Amino acid sequence: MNTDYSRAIPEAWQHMSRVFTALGDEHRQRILLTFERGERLNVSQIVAVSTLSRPAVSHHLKILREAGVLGSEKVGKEVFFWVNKPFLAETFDNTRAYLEEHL
Amino acid sequence: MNTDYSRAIPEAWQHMSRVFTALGDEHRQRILLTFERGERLNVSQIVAVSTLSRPAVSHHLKILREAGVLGSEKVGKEVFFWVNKPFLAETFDNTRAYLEEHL
DNA sequence: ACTATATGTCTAGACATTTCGACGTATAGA
DNA sequence: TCTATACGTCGAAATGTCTAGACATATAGT
Repeated sequence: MNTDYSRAIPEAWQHMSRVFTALGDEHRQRILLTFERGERLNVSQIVAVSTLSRPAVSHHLKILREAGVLGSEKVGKEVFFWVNKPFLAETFDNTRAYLEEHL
Repeated sequence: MNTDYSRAIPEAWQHMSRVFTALGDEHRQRILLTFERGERLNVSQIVAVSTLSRPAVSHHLKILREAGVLGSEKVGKEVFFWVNKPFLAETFDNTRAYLEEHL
């Protein structure tokens, strides 16, 4: 039984924590699943297929970006988003490895 | 761009959704990390190392159990919990595979 | 400089989650 | 049956999250 609550949570778990929070919402899951392989979408495109208002979509995109799930780049007037696949893959792999090793 | 919002979300994602929600909370992460390899803990033990009240811990344990993250069994007066490692491993693997295949 | 387009931010209200005390249930032992 | 222990549940209050309108910023074209 590990009673040391003050110890630093493993880095893989810190990443995973934000990913869990970011993807624990159905709207954000749908946004993620809107992307097809290697695709880049701007905000208007995502709003168009969403049932939410633009500010709400912007809010969710911010959470996904800050969690590292999505990357973004501004090109002219538009901001393009894409799935940060290497980050997601690494985070899942790290969590999987931590599970095997400690739990 | 996938615009089909009505289609069924893949089963691996449905599992993962609940796991994300369940583990997207710091208290629940700490509860999970309290367990050591193969360990079974009763509610009182978990409450003892938590900063939360028993009803609050009970609430979080219920969410973790319903998400499949923890298993539980009543033995006499006590209810023991343990980490459902095979389920977690499978869920992470499925999500990892979905990521590679579709995103 | 002016206008239109694309996006982000702020704020208030709506909504959902979390928390804990109080109460109820179940089991074991005297 | 009575008492003590271990849990779960209910309900109200506190807290947190989400949403959308209004406003602000930034870019491109005229």
